Amino acid sequence: MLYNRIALFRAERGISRKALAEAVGVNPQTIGYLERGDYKPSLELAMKIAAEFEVAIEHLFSFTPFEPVAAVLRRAGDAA
Amino acid sequence: MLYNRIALFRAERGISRKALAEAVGVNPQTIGYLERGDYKPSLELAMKIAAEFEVAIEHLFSFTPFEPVAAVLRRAGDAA
DNA sequence: TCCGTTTATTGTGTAAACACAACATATGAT
DNA sequence: ATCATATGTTGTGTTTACACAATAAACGGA
Repeated sequence: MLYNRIALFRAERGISRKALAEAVGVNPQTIGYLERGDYKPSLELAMKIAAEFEVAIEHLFSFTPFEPVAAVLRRAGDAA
Repeated sequence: MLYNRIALFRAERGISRKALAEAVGVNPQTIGYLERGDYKPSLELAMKIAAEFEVAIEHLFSFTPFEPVAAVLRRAGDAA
């Protein structure tokens, strides 16, 4: 299993799977498959999605579950 | 074309393709194919190799050619 | 109510990333 | 000279990440 934050970043930016798919040049279903972990992306696609969201690949895909955003916020000392 | 620094890091650590292949769980030929750019790795394999070398994926794979190490050293202000 | 958008699901087809085997070549050590 | 190691090349087979099409369900807006 490969975990990812695609849906998270997509939600934050308010873009649909279709829009993300077009931005990175794949089929909309492919984004869906990735989000539910049905299959693992190529490095190429992973890099394109990371570039689209302007995050490091390591922050987008992980073999261990991602820390909840709430925990990251606390760890970052975010008051707001 | 996808550029990579696999051979570079392998040379620096003095390990063979066979040894790297065993460390990341693939066939030795697969490392060879990757090094010459004959094919592009899966995200999974890319992450394993990056972990093995303890570098970020972005420092290991790139769609644009890598800056020569000499240039990086100068940019880093490395005297030695 | 009807309609557009988003998302899920299922099916079929293809290209490419792998595994594995065999063989050639070069080099370095003994 | 011989042997082990590293690398390159070629070939065959399998798995899976993709493309694409069709359909259904849920939701919000006009």
